[in-house]
Amino acid sequence: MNYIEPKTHLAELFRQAVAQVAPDSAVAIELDRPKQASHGDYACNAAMQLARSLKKNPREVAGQIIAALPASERVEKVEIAGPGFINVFLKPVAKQCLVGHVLAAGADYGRSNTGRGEKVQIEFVSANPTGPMHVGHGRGAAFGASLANCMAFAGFQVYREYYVNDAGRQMDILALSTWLRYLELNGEFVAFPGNAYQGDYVKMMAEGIFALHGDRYKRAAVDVGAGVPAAADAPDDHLDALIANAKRLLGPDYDYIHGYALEEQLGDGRNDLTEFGVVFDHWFSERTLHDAGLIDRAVAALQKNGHIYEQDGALWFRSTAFGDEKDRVVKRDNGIYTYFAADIAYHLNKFERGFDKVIDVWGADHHGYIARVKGALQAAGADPDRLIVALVQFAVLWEGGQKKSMSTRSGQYVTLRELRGEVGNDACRFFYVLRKSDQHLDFDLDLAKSQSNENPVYYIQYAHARISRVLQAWGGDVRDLADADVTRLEHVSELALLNRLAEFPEVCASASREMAPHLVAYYLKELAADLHGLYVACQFLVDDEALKQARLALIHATRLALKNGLALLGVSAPDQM
RNA sequence: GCGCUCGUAGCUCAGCUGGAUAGAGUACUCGGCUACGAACCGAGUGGUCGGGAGUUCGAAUCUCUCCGAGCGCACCA
Repeated sequence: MNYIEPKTHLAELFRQAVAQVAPDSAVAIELDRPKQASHGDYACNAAMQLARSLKKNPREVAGQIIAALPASERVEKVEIAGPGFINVFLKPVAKQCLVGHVLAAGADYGRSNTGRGEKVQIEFVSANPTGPMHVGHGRGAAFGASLANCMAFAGFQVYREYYVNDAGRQMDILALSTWLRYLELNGEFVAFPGNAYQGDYVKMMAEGIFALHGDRYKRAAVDVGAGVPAAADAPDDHLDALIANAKRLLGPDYDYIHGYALEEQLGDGRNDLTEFGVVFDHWFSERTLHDAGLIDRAVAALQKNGHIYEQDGALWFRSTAFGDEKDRVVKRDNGIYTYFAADIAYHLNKFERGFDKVIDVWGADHHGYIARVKGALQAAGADPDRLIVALVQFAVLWEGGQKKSMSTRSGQYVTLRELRGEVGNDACRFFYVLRKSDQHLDFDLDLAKSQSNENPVYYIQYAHARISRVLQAWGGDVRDLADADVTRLEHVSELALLNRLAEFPEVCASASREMAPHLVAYYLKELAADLHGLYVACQFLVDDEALKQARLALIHATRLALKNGLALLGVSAPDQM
């Protein structure tokens, strides 16, 4: 028998039956998988939904629907239960034939076309290139990458992008920090500001420049500190004055320092993410927005629609007209565009590039920013509903019962690289997506590091490895398993595994639709549990040749689903551990 | 003060668009390897789904309200 997804098949049967019983009704046919096996394989609640409009008892309506249900060779029996559920029991063969389907689909098992080829851009991480990635960025990276994989698997055309904030004040602060450290190497000591970047990586960049160019960028400390207000009174003014002096004293050389620091940090982040299995189709430079005049154009578009006014020498966007609590500055009184203005231009540019849907993965602290950006898009004549913001809550690292706090500026943080080194990429990727994104994540270092049965990622990988070992011990060609007589799969553990296996495509589609890759992680734990259960209940390498083939075909199919699912999460599927 | 997110077993968390007796891991108490890897499996203990009200055949899920937690309310990015 050819495999047909039972849900699709049954939904069609019910649709025909309901059309007879209640021709005018427009209820959507819903089929659930009951939690209890005694409630059958699928349950339909249509009778209860129709009872009111038909003014009949739900159980009576259920009886009529069942009577009108077309016959199917895949259905064992149908019964009325509880307040009016219609429970459907499938014939075993309708489940067993799934095995052949999975083996034929291979790496594509679980793939769907719910995305219909829609072009989606997912922008994620987008951390300022002012220091190493830390564990906070890791969650956005793991989430974004897994979401992108899930959506691609669900039939979307996915484009992964990283927005590089290479134009703002933070980059100037990094350039200044690097230069001050460089001056120290040259014997010129300027008090290092407390609000500059403190990390050792800044010193390493300074040493790098010194090794390449000696004292070429050396300037006298007295000149660097000339006319700078005291740090204690006005730390920000102090920093800005130092930056201004640096630009003046270095002239064109400032661009070199700035560019060096940018390239170093960007390269470091790219390597880090690549090792983490997180790759992008494009790294979009904020600077190019300025250089290409796209910000001028975006602001002009707002202005043309009458949403810009001038006050106190600055240009303001009337975002209160779009639900924001306060109007926002887009161009400061010093003539420099705000980050917000660049972001408007960036998002308009995303739409101009032809994406049907644009997803931003942001840290939860940016939630207040959503209304502003959407308002600006609307004001500029774009459809704000095409922008979807996925907020990811913070990850908090725990070790030995202690919370580890972090701050980029002070240089006190656990880097993503350190975390990966300690717990490994697989456990890291898995733990990051194990919670739904709007839930705070307690990242338990001790648990992630434990190479024991307590660690869920090993539980799943072990299931995969176990299957591989059995197939190795068997020694045959897995391609021959496609011909196995799957009707021999009758054991309760085998049927349970078949049911679970059949859910995989739905899970993948849900993970994409709800932007919830954690659904895949939870599913894989259950799939692994069913496999382990079967492993203990039944022996695979038995003397009965037909039964052996059938069981091997089943676990081979299971291994494919495990591998496909783990791949969505960026976790490896080892053949031995 | 206003806004966003959250509150489920001792702990960490799932629970899909409202469905039947609310689940898993962990911890605790028992039990299972001369079979393909015990990094595994099985059984038990453990709940006023933060409190209250509403919507309906039916609510952990939707609405309102109160309590509590995190985050945000810049001419920063």
